[in-house]
Amino acid sequence: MQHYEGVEKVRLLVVDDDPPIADLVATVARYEGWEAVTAYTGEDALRRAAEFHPDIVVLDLMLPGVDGFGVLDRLRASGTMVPVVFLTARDGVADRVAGLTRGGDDYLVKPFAVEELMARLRTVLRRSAGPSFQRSVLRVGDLTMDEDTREVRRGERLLSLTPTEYEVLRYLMRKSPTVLTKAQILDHVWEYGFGGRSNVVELVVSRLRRKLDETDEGAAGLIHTVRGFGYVLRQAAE
Amino acid sequence: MQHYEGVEKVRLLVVDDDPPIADLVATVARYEGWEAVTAYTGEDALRRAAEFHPDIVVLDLMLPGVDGFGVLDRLRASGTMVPVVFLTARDGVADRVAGLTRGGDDYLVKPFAVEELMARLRTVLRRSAGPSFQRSVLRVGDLTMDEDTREVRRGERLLSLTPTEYEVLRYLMRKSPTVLTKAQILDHVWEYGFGGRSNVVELVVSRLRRKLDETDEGAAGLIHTVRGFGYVLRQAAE
DNA sequence: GGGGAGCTGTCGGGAAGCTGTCGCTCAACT
DNA sequence: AGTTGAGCGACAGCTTCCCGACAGCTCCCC
Repeated sequence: MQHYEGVEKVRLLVVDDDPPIADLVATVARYEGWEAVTAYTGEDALRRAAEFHPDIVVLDLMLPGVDGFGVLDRLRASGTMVPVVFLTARDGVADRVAGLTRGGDDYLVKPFAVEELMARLRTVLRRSAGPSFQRSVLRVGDLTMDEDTREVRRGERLLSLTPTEYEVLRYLMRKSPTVLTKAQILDHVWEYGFGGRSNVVELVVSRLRRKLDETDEGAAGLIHTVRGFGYVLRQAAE
Repeated sequence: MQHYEGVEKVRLLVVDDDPPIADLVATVARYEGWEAVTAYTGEDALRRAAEFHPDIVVLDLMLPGVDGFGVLDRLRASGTMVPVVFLTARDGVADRVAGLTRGGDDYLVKPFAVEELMARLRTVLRRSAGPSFQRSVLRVGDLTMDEDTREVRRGERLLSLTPTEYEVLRYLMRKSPTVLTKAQILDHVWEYGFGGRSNVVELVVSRLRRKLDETDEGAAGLIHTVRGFGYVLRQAAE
């Protein structure tokens, strides 16, 4: 892999002793077109890293046998500089992790939201790709989102979004002009295991719409409802 | 199998403890030209997966003995990356599944409509075929349907279809220029077990015709009636 | 460590849109 | 001309969507 948007597939190694979680991450990554391999133990992780040569690693810290730090040490000892994104339970070893997140690495607290994990992975890859990396800016019509500064603009007007609104909008923008079901949005933007099968998505969309269309009176709504199916973000028409 | 539209047949394993359901799915798949094998228990599923090497698996979660998750874990433990689409009863383990498997949106609630299941399977296959997958657009004459954006156009004109109309039209387009009976349409588009012994299909077709032919006065009707048999979607003539 | 501000999700009412039933009319084939 | 299948208007019940109001929570500042 040279450029993660390029021809080559990103190669991801997921290490987590909870198979459903590892599989979840791998599945999502493949959905993005990446190549993903899982390992459920520290030993296995080292073995697979050696033969698979991943471009990036997702590493749970709580592993039976050799723990996450051990895996990291041995990876580094073998000379690889592959960037690592850590997973850790809330109130776990968060402090120690924080110290490790220099040099392109990052970490995430469980349970995480799939979209957030993928966003972090993309950022880390972009950074590690070299100094030549450019900003990641999403654009749909006159709506822009700078993923580095988290600035979102409708034309010139700067919007102030809450974290949830930001995530939902990012997902809509990233997938535009594909129609997404509420279930897809829920599953990608909210933490896995989120119980609320309620109308949260509707609500956030409703709030987003209000912010997006604030001034521009009857003007172009950007988020369209596809009744009985879901939502799309796209310019005009219909 | 390399490309699911290619020469090789797709190999499908269906796992459901309710034989009629499993057979239903297998039959439809074979009708599509796929190779399909069924299993009614978790143990059987693992055995068959090992020897059959499916390209995709449909897996009911409520199995006697080893349940769906168990099957998945063991499949993964044996190193296979085969994509899985889950089936689950409504309000059953739906939440857990949603959280853990829907990274790629691969589950369906029973009772489902056969066409919807097949559509998901195609999507998953298309996706897992690599990052180079392109949009899936159906075309018959000047009628086009984009399955990602759900945009349906007659020439330039954008149609606005309800979910049922959309499904019926998709089925007609996919099978065009084959003649389909009302029973076939009913069986594919409506959930299995649908009671309505009525003229729903006629009605939906009627509504579809009106939308398809809206402006183009006496122009080419696309949906033709084959009296005493069923309907076909095709360009003009006859 | 107390108070405040903003964020998130729940509840529920009301509006809009979708779906299937009924039954009459119309068209096609014999 | 009779018979049978298809078309379709009208309607009622149901589902889906939207959004105001509110309460719990977290995080920050003093």
